[in-house]
Amino acid sequence: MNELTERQKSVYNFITTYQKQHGYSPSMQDIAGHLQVSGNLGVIRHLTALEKKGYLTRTPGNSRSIKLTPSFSSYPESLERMIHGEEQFSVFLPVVGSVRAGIPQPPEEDIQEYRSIDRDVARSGGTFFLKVKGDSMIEASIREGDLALIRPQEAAQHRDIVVALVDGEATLKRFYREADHIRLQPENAAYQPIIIREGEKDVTIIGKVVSIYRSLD
Amino acid sequence: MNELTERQKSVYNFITTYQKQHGYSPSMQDIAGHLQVSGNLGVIRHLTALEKKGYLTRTPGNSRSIKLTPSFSSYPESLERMIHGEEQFSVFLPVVGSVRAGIPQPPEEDIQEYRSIDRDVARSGGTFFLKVKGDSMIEASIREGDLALIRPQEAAQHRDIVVALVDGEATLKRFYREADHIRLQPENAAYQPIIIREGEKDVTIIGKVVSIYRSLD
DNA sequence: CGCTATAGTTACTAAATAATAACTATCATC
DNA sequence: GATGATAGTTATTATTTAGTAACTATAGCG
Repeated sequence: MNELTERQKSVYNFITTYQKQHGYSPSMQDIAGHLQVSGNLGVIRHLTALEKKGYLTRTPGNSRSIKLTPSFSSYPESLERMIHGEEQFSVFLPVVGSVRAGIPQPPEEDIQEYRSIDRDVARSGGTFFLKVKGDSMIEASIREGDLALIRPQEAAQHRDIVVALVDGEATLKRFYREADHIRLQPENAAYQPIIIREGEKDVTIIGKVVSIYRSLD
Repeated sequence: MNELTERQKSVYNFITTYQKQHGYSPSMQDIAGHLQVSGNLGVIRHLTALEKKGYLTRTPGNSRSIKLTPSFSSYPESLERMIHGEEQFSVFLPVVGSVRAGIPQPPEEDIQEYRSIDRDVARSGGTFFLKVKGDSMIEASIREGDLALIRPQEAAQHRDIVVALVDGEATLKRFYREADHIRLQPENAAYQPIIIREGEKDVTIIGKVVSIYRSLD
């Protein structure tokens, strides 16, 4: 029902681009010029369609009054644009509940909420939040309930804190590259490290922990 | 040089408010209506003045093309508006380096950087970030270098983590209200608690820690 | 084939909007 | 008292802009 036609997509994309470049919305003539159509009736109908489908709102009679609906910044399309784009202050990222192999393409149903962060934290694509479960990293001052900002990457640097998929469950571990293996070390003396030798275990590195966010009270 | 007159301030304020409410800029007539002046020449001159002083930019001939300069969101005036206002996604808060008695009015020189946060974290006024020094709260998983989001308040609830001014220095402590005194307990066995009896010590509660933000790598 | 949705054209109009001209008033400063 | 900056008025105008009317074209579908 909310699917967009190709033409509607390019209208939508042009509006986001124009808003980023100018700081305000395009007029219908601006859009018509970009679409290379003459007259603005076509544009009006596209906008009406986009409005009906919930992608934007307008104020009748007011010029340049297009307002994009923020909740329609759905993963991954619009989000990619926001992360890679010239977003001025902050971007929206999904908070995924349970991490699966599908990363970095979390299914929309898994998105529990959204958080905004400083733009420069999310330079590269696909970044997302993960809600921390368990106390495996308690000695690194990361606790249950914290939000970990994850940058998806398969490799990691020595001593990075990473998200690893162990037995189908996402856990945080510190990454150590050693002689002939990789060691994923929990920062909790009560837990055992995981040793991975070449193509041996069912363990996948999903990404690196870039920052930690905790809400008190 | 960049000081604003009273009238210019109210123009500026109206534009920010209008943008927040509508998602796009007001027309000159909108502004004139708000100022209760007839004709829009006055408005044009105010906008020209604001533009010359660097507070906004416009595109000649384009309607509703006012674009506020983001860097002019200086503490405390514009910031207060942002915090109290209907900011949709996130607000900008100063990160203060050393906390002094002047809170919640940190002098601008102390602002080291800015961070954006989720809007609903900053409902009440004056909120700011404090860069954590020392390890007095290490057992509460708060470490040196973390950013603590502080909501200024003189009172605190039992077991809140608060910022206290002890000997002119800001430190984090957990707040305990007990029989005939208040106890400020570090979450580090190596440190001693501070006991405060009625108007006895030179200790001030500055605010409550609302959230913690940590950047890795 | 007829029906519907999408997409486009030309021509037009009314309202919204930005901008200018000519003039007055107040206040601080030299 | 003159000068300049700020602030305001009424009147007018040209352009921008949103929206409408009437018509054509294509593609998918039953």
